[in-house]
Amino acid sequence: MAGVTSTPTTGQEPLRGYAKGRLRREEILDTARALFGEVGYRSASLREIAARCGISHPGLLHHFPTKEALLEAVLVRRDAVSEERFGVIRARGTAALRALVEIVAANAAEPGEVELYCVLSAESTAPDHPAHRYFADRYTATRANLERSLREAAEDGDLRPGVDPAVHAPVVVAVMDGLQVQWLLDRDGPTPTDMPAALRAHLDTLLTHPL
Amino acid sequence: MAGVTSTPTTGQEPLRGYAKGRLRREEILDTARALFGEVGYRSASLREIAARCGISHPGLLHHFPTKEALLEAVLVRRDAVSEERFGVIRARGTAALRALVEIVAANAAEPGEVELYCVLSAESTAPDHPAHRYFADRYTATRANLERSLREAAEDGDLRPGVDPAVHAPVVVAVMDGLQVQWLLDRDGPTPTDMPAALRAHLDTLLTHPL
DNA sequence: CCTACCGATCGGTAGG
DNA sequence: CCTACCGATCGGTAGG
Repeated sequence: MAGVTSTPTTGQEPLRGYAKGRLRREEILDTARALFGEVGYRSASLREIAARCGISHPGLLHHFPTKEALLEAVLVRRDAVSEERFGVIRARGTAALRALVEIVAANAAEPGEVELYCVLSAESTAPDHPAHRYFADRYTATRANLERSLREAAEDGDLRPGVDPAVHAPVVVAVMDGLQVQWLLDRDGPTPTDMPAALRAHLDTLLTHPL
Repeated sequence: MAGVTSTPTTGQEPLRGYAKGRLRREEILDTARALFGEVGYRSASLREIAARCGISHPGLLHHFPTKEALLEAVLVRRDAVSEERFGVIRARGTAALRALVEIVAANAAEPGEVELYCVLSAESTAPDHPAHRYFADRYTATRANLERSLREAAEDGDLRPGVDPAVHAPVVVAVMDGLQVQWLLDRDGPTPTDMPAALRAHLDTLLTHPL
């Protein structure tokens, strides 16, 4: 009879072969991202991640051969998701800056993303950290993107005179990073840091007219 | 005869009693601060700190009963040193902002201080971290100080119209924090982040005339 | 300050 | 995917 098999089901037919493996990998990546964000890469244990997924830690190592491989997969997927979500926006000048504020507003709704980035970037300042290169390269790229947006704003006459894109691009990046630390520390308090509002106020000081 | 005792000396007479203990404590605090800055509190081991001091780890625990007590002592001393070095400056308005730029310039010469602050503040965003309260309180106080300086600048007519001290105080704090991350990541590269220059440029965008 | 030890936990492997 | 295990390391204690 249909539904009667030699192995019990839990309301859903078990996924076969690759599909099941892919789902499990996704579950592990989600869980690893969360724990890396909570306690950092070094202090996170494979056993804890595995337990949260309901498997043993050698079971986890079947999907990702080493802890470093797991970290790399988390970072790669982070980039893939960001690219998919925001890469479409190829806005120019102040429009790109407006998009930036929206990204920050979206991040405030997803603390896991902010925790991961904030905790790992600080941890990875150690030269021998496995994510050191990743973050060093990423900051270089982010600064370059922002410098371009500021230059375009200057061309459009939207930048206040005396504002040097090369000098202020790192400052804008710093504002975003620094606000995240403050928000993570006081987000459960009475007056959490308003990240998008603060970033917008900062950008407005660079522009000839408000965003 | 003078100099001939039952215990050998190493060119210096061994310190007696409290003096020796105080020196050892200072050495442990210096070493702990360095390792906490390198790998964070959680990943730093008492054995590694003790080894760098040339003692066993139970020897270290004789001076600081637990790992948390060691962390607290490191943070307390950090505050004491900061207070001693900069607490004297009770400058007003733009003079306080100028002092801030000088503090950042001094920090760039002492990477250990920056590492400790940067790594521990990110690690302590976890609600159950032993330094969580410390950093949450410290950010609140820093923001309040900066807001006051900005308000004074406004009273003196040095603040650009439309710049709200309550909004921009957290932004200035964010700039200092964020620049530290970037500097720690690229300080050994070809073009390290110029923290004091960037901070000064940022402050100048808030003021009616350059610092 | 030491040696010696405790139970717990770590990343990774063996073998199935 | 599992159990069982490896050597290494953790914070802290016992006892001196």
